[in-house]
Parts: sequence; C-alpha cells; structure tokens
Amino acid sequence: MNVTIKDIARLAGVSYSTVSKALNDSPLVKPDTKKRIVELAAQLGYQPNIAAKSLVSRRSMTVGVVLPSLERVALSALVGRINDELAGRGYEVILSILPPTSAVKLFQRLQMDGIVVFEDISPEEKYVEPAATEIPVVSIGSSHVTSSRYAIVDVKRKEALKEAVRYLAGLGHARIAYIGDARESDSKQQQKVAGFMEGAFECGLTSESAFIMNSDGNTWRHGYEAGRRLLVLDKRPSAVITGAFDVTAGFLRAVQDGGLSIPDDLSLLSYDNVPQLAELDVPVSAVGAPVSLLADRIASRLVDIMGSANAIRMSELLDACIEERASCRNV
Amino acid sequence: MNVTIKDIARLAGVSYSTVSKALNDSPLVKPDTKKRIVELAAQLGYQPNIAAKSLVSRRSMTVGVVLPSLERVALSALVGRINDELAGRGYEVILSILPPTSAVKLFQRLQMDGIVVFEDISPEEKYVEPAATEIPVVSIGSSHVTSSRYAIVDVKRKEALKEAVRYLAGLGHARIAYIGDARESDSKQQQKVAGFMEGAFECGLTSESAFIMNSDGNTWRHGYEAGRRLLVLDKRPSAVITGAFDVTAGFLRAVQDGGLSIPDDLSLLSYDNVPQLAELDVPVSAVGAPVSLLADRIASRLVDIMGSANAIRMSELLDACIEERASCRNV
DNA sequence: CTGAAAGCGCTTACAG
DNA sequence: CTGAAAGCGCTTACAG
Repeated sequence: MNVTIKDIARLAGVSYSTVSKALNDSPLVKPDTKKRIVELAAQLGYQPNIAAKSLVSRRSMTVGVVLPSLERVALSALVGRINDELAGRGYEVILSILPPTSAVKLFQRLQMDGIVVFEDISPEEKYVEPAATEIPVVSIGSSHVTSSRYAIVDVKRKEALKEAVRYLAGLGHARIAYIGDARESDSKQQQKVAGFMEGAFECGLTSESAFIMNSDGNTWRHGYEAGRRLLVLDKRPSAVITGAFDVTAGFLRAVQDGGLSIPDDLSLLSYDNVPQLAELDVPVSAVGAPVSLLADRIASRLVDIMGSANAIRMSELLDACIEERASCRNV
Repeated sequence: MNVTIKDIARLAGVSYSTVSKALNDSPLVKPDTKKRIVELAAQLGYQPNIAAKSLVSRRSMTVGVVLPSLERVALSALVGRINDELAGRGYEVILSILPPTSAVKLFQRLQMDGIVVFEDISPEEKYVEPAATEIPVVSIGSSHVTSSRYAIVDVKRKEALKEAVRYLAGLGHARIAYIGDARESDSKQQQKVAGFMEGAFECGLTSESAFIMNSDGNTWRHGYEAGRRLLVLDKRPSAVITGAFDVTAGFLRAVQDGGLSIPDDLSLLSYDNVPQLAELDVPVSAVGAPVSLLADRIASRLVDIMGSANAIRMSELLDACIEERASCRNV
C-alpha cells in the first residue's frame, strides 16, 4: 500500500484535513506546520492519489493524447513539445495508440480533463466519426473534416505551398517542381497541390515550367523513387518543393547519390517545418507552421476550452512561414 | 457531467448498488433486471469512472508504458503488440514519453496496476536508477544493468549473433562481416560484437574471414555509410550481419545503389526481428526474438507479478531464432 | 434477488 | 489556524 495523507497525519500528529491543506499550500495552515508536513511527505515518498483527487475535485489535471501511429518520425518532435507545453501549464500528459474512438472512450473513463487527437488519416482509411464526449478535444490536422465536433488546430497548407512557390520564384527560379503525394483521395494532399498550382500561376509560371511529380505516397521510399525519376529527366527543374519530411529525406538521398549537389545544382524546399530537417546531410529549408508554434497553439487552445465550459470550439488555421536553411540558393 | 450509476439507477427504478452489480455481471442480479440495466447504460453512453473504481477496488486494470523516444521505428511494432497482449488480458494501456523516473511517478499517482519500461539507453546517456515503487515493473532490454529492482525481459543478444554466424556458415559462407555499432561504451552493442566473434571462432573463421565494420551508431545513416564503405572494399564478404533494423535499411539502400544484388552478390542477415524487415526492397532475413514473443513474454510476466505480490522478479532472457526471408543464399 | 451502509483517498465548506 | 463532516463514483460485504 502506498502512503496516504492519513499516514502522514498520524505521524505528524495533526488531522488529515490539515495535511491536505498543507500539501496544497493552503494559506490556512501555519507556516511551520506546513513545512513540517511537506517535509514529512517528501521523506515518505508520498504520491497523491490522482484517482481520489479527481473524484472529489472533478479534475485530474491530466490530458490524453491520441497518436495515429508511432511510425511517423515527424510527429515525435510535436508530441514532445505538446507534452512540454502542457506540463508548463500544470497538466500531466499520457498517450494512447488505440484507434481514436477507443482512445477517447478510455480517456473519458480515466477522467482526463482534455484530449488531443492527431487526425492522421492515410488515404486508405476512411474517416471515423469521433466518439461523442463532453471532454474538451482539440484535433490536429483535420480541418478538411467539416463534420467534426472538435476544436481544430491546423496549418494553412494551401497558403504554405503558395508561399513556397513565391519564395523560390523570388530567388529567381523559373522552373519549379512539386514532389509529393498527389492522389486525389486525400484532401490534405490536394490542398498542397492546389496551393502549388495557384502559386505557380500567380508567379507567372506555365505548366511547362511548374510541374507536379506524384510520389504516390509520403514515405522515405516514395521520396527516394521520385528523386531517381528526377535524375533522368530531360529538363530538370532548378528548384523542388517536397511535400513531407520523409519524402524530403528520401529525395535528398537519391539526388545526392545521383551526383547532384544541393543547393548548387538544385534548390530544395520542404513542407513540414520540423527540426529533423536541420539534421539531414544538407540542412533543408522548410515551409510550414513551426512545431513550437503548433504545440503552443494546441496547448493554449485546449487549456482555454478546459477552463471555460462554453468556450467556442472553432478551428484555428496557422500561417506557414519559411525557415531558411542551406538548401536553397539564388539563381 | 458524465452519467453515473446513480443516474442509471434513477431511470431504471432500482438502487445504485443493483446497477453496479448488473454492470459487473454479478450472478446476484435477476437476468432481466440485468439486461434492462445494461441496455439502459449503453443507451446513455455510460462510461465507468475508473478513478472511483480503482479507489474502491484497489486496482485500475490499467498499465503504463514508458517509451524511450518516439523516433525508433523498430519499437512501434513492439509497443503495438504489447498493447494488444495486455488488452487481451483485460488491461488498458497508456503511454508516457517522460523520462523514466518522472513517468514512473506519474503512473504511480495515476494508480496504474503495472508499468513497462523500455530501457533504451543510448551510449551517451548514463543509466538512471529507476524510481522506487511498489508497483510491478517489467523492464525491457536492460539485462546488462545488474542493480535493477525490476523484473527484466530481454533477448540473448550474444547467443543471437552466434546463431547468425552459424546460420551463414551453414549456408557455406566463408567470409562474413558484422556491421553495427561497436562502440565500447554501450554494453548491449558489445554483447552482439562478442557473440559475432565467438560464433566466428566456433565456425573456424579467422580474423581475415570474419571482421567487424563499426558503424559507430545505429541509425539509417550509419548503415548507409557503412554500406558505401563496403562497396569499395578490396575483398568483399559474401555475407553481412547488420546489428539493428535502421542500420539494415540504410545498408541495403547503399549496396543496392552501388549495383549489388541481394542475395545474389551478397547475403544479408539482420539483427532485430521486426516485421518492417519484410517491407524493405528485399525482404531481409532476421535473427532475434520475434516481436510477438517479446510482447507475449512482457505481458505475461507483468500480469504474473501484478497477480501475486510476492512473485519473484527475476530476469527472463529470450532465445533468438532465425526468420528466413529472401536475403540469404547458399554458396 | 434487492437495497442500505461503509469505505476507498482526497478536497472543501463549515464550526470552533 | 485546526479539525470534524460531507461527499466525489464506485464496490462489496451484510441484512432483508
């Protein structure tokens, strides 16, 4: 059995309600009594029982995060940051890898104060209507789902890609390719494609000088294979925008092995503004919402909703920005 | 507010203790009363409050898993399987990415019945003595730590590598290389190196015909770079053993790009018996404890300890086996 | 078979 | 400042 406030009360010679107040730093307890109790608790290795605490106080100060899969490297940084942000606001964080509906139910039973859901739906899976729950939920990256009952934080993907084209055109590039998953079943990917096209149009590029290479998927391998295809192209672009971190990594490997030097022979700009891009062979410039901003917005949003029952659950779309590293050059 | 058994009791016209019994499928409740209550609960979307439940029953039927980092692809399959195995035994699973000591404390406060810890210590980090806790803990992959107070499930790494050498020698290979992290600061890696050497000795190979290529790390890039080095070797081995999944993937890419065909020009056997090996360009044969076995042993061990307070917390070392796929051939 | 009562560890008005 | 009491949602002997 773990040590309880009653154990501490007995040893300290006070009532257990005094112990409770002391441990919660209540001003109703005399400073030295408080000090004595706090020290005793630390000595005994006391850990408050969150179950009991949340039963009576109606809040657990704990948030559950529903992960789509542990395999996406790009997510790990974001999850870590969300953990930190919420910890900074006084909340504990736990994770689940169950399917969203089951995970939400579990978190409900565990009395989580709030839930963060990664809606990382691959084109193959169909969207599952989330579990109905009273618990505040913030959903990430599902602004394409109109029926959601959740508050949403997402990135302006279309704007991000337009911005990317503008940036490269601004550097003087007149032949630009987008390499990414362009399958029509995935509306998130379609947003990027649309943004690229609009940006190209806006910058006066033609269908000759701005084209899309469909990687048919968003993994390392898809990027690698697209890179090999690019190497044998008759007329190569001078700049490439890749649609996701893993695609970028695979693409970079392929073109480097093919003898191209980045950025001398080819400029490269990646969607997905994640820190891992800086760790690649060539630090790759990025466009997208920075992980730290995303984490901050998700945490703030959730804390807001948890704070007031009737906070409006609207979606918040984050502006993308360019993170300049070493992979793009002036021409 | 969520619906409670009192709400159900009121609507069903029975006492709430009857509702509790009905929902726990007690034989003390008349079948049709039970049926009526269960249906009503489902209609109302009742989710039992685990906090209250664990407070009175002294168990939460929930297990916490402490993850080392979300970046290791090889772990995702294992974590998923552990989740499934424990679910099959009636337990819920939640995860934490806090440092082990903090995670254990959190799980203690959350009244977890048991904890699984991945001791995935990179050579750079130093081992942190785990938090003292009464809660049953199973630690994975830390059999090299003698001071641990936890039950341990681990793989016989040394035996695995010996087995790998024997297997390749059995196929007729007379020139075999081990490619992996051979830095001396990491005792887990050293176990593999030692196993390789012993196996080579046992099979009559000399230091000429069995050699180690230190990849100096266990990531994709380390494997890739080792692969490039192998390509320019004067006298190439006919078979290679790679020390970890990511190394294998990078190595495979490098030698394939270098024009080698697996297994025609080179046989490849990977440590880390994970399903992802089957998804590589060439399905790669593996040596190691299968993920399903590991998950099963971890779950069983934990459930055992949770079941009886005085179960012996000893370590269990799993035998490795060879999983034949398409990457090794007879010579 | 059903229900009233005690109690899990804790917080929080309320009396003193 | 301190403590006795009620109560959070639930389970489980115990009476009926």
